[in-house]
Amino acid sequence: MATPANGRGRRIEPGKGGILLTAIDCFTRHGYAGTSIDRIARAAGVTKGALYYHFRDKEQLLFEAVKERIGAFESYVLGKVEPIADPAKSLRAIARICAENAATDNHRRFILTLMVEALDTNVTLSGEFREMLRRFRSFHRHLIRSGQESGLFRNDVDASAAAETFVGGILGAEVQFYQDPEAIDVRSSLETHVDQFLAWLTMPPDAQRRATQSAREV
Amino acid sequence: MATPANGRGRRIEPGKGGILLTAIDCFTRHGYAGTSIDRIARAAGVTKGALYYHFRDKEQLLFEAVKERIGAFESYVLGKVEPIADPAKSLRAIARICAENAATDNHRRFILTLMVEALDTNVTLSGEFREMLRRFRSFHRHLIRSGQESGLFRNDVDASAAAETFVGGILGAEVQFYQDPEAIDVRSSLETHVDQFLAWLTMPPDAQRRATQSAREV
DNA sequence: GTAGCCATACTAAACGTTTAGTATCCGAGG
DNA sequence: CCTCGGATACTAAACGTTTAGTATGGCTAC
Repeated sequence: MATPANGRGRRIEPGKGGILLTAIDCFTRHGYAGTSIDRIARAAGVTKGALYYHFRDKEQLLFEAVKERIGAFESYVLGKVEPIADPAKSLRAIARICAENAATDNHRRFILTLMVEALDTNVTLSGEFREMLRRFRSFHRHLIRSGQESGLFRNDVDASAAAETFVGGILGAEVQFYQDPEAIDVRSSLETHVDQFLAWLTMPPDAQRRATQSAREV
Repeated sequence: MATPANGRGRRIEPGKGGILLTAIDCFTRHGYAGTSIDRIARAAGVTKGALYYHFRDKEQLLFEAVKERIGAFESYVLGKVEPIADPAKSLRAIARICAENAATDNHRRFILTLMVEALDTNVTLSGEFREMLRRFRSFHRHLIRSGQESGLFRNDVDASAAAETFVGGILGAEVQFYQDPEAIDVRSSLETHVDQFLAWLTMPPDAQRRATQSAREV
């Protein structure tokens, strides 16, 4: 073969970029603490020294990997969703992007894994993830609010709360899929999630009260 | 002080049980790979010798911790939900249990953390988590189906798909809360999730088609 | 005294990081 | 055209520390 490949099929790209891609791959699978510098180096087809030539230490490698992934995802979503005028279609587009992303490469699993691990072990990194999630919710909030102002969505729901549940549904579907890809079809699961969410947002305001009030009392 | 306490306030219980509780605490915060045997021992107020007296190795300690947590959560949910007759109230009760659990102790964060970490690093443990999630979804599926049979819920939605989105919403709300407890009120967030879910399940079947079909085409 | 419970003291391996040295390329000077 | 000098991108080996795990000794309750 002309270009060497590592054990999991991805071609080994040389240089700093290749090391970063390999590091993302390793961090996704084994976490930060579970990934040794040696493992990354071996998987990238270089030695440890090459890593320390391009990155100050293991933590900086992690930072650059995280920033790369967050930036790539956000710019991708923005590029795909911004031209869409209909808020409902925008929401569905986001869900589809996440589903596709989860099903093919596992770039979003990288974010989830490192996010959970960083919670108590890396304050600054955890702050990065927190800001990312806040931007994500804010983006949805604006979509929902614009839908409300144009009369597409009902006005008696809080856009912030709605954004929380929508983002939560995406995250939860991903978690379930990563854990059990054979039982969970993340695409159809998220499609149902969007259906349900839009049905709730477009139903007449008085129809819900009748339905849920009965179960509300403790 | 009569009873000694570790740095984070929890009382140090002696013996195997205390070690197990401390281990759960450490694994939750630092993950499995990020937690050393010494750290657990120090936090539990013992030395490594005590750990290796009660547990064969680090992995067995992890297994027992996971089994303990899964078992405790499932039996708690079952005990609380089983006496409830109304499926809608049962669903709300489960969501409230999870919210309370996430907000007070972080026993469910332990499960989430280890679940994500075990995905590619521990096949048998990951299988344990997979079975747990399957049981959880199955439990919801039966609740939903019983609601459909009694005419409470509409019949034109797949109970399995509905269970997926409901469980997903719970998991996603938890993830967002762990990441940003100041911005996310997990209790009200899950309350909205249940409202939305029940509104969707109890709305007239033809009302949704009108609402969502417009955004469905790509 | 003996069995249960744990502390102490250790080993071998793995870890992140540093260092010294090498191969390869590239533009400038003769 | 050749070659010299330096920058770039690494390799190989070593360092000190931390890790999981073990072997052994001792105290306490029965």
